[in-house]
Formats: sequence, structure tokens, C-alpha cells
Amino acid sequence: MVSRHYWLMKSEPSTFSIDDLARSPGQTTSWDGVRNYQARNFMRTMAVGDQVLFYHSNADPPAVVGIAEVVRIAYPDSTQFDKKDKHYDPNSKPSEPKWDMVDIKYVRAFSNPLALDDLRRDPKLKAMVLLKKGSRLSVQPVTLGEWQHILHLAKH
DNA sequence: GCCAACGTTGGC
DNA sequence: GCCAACGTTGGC
Repeated sequence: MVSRHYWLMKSEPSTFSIDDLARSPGQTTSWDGVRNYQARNFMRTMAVGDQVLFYHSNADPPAVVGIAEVVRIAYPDSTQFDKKDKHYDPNSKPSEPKWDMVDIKYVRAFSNPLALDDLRRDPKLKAMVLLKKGSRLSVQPVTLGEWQHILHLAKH
């Protein structure tokens, strides 16, 4: 069996929510705008079929709200060359793009979103990157154990 | 809106 | 290569 990898990706719902993803053409979107090297490097290791926890940050409450999956591996983020884009990077050359994006596709939204507060209280999730103090990574790895436990929680 | 934590930039 | 200043993230 092919081993999948698991991830968590953050988005502010006021900018792009899981409902926006579900309504996107083909229920798919390109994850542009990542401007952090660590997050970019994680995206570069993603494979088609990798599973993603969709997280709403700056939300009330902040929560894991559903699942998406990777449908296209990392390729240059076009917004880095667009002067009018908020994420324009004058230091990036088309011959040597600094920033990548992946495409993700909607899988499902949880009927009961898992609030950050509840995740924090769960001893099984103590080691989650999301819950580490000061952690701001917008793209982060999730272990198989964490993934399975979160899916289990989402059923209740 | 506040602010702690973190990442990046640039002067030296 | 250090580190102060600045900008951003994101919970509260």
C-alpha cells in the first residue's frame, strides 16, 4: 500500500473558507500566497493523494473544519510575479521562482468542527505542531496517529 | 484591537 | 555573523 502523508493547512475563513473550497470550480483551488520557507518546503514534499486537515485560523472559534486532499504537487506560485498581488515578491525571478503552491481538492466538511480549545485538552494530541506554543506555521505535518484520532473525534 | 511569538531584513 | 528594528501571525 502506498503510504500517504498527512498535513494541516490554515486559512482565515474571511479570506478563504472550507465552504469556498467546496464551491470552487472542480472543488479545487491552488494554495497560493505561502511566503514562509518552512511551509513551502513542506508543500514541496507533498504527493498527490496526501490528506489535509483544513483549519480555520482567526476564526470564532479557531477549528479544524474538514478534509481536503492534494491533487497537484508543488509548482511555482504565480502570485509572486504579479505586482498587483498582495503576495508579490520583487526578489523572485521567473527563471528561479522562490515560492510554490499545490492544488487541493475538497473532500468533506465536518458536521462538528473541532475547536482548537478542545484539541488542546486532548492528551492524545499533545505533540501536534498546531498546539505548540508560538507555532504559526500555516502548512504543517500531522502524524498518522493524530490524523486517525482527529477523524475519530470528528464522528462525535 | 492587543500583543506575544516568530521570521526577515539590513546596518554594522 | 550579530542583533535591533520591523512586519506578520493568530489566539484571545
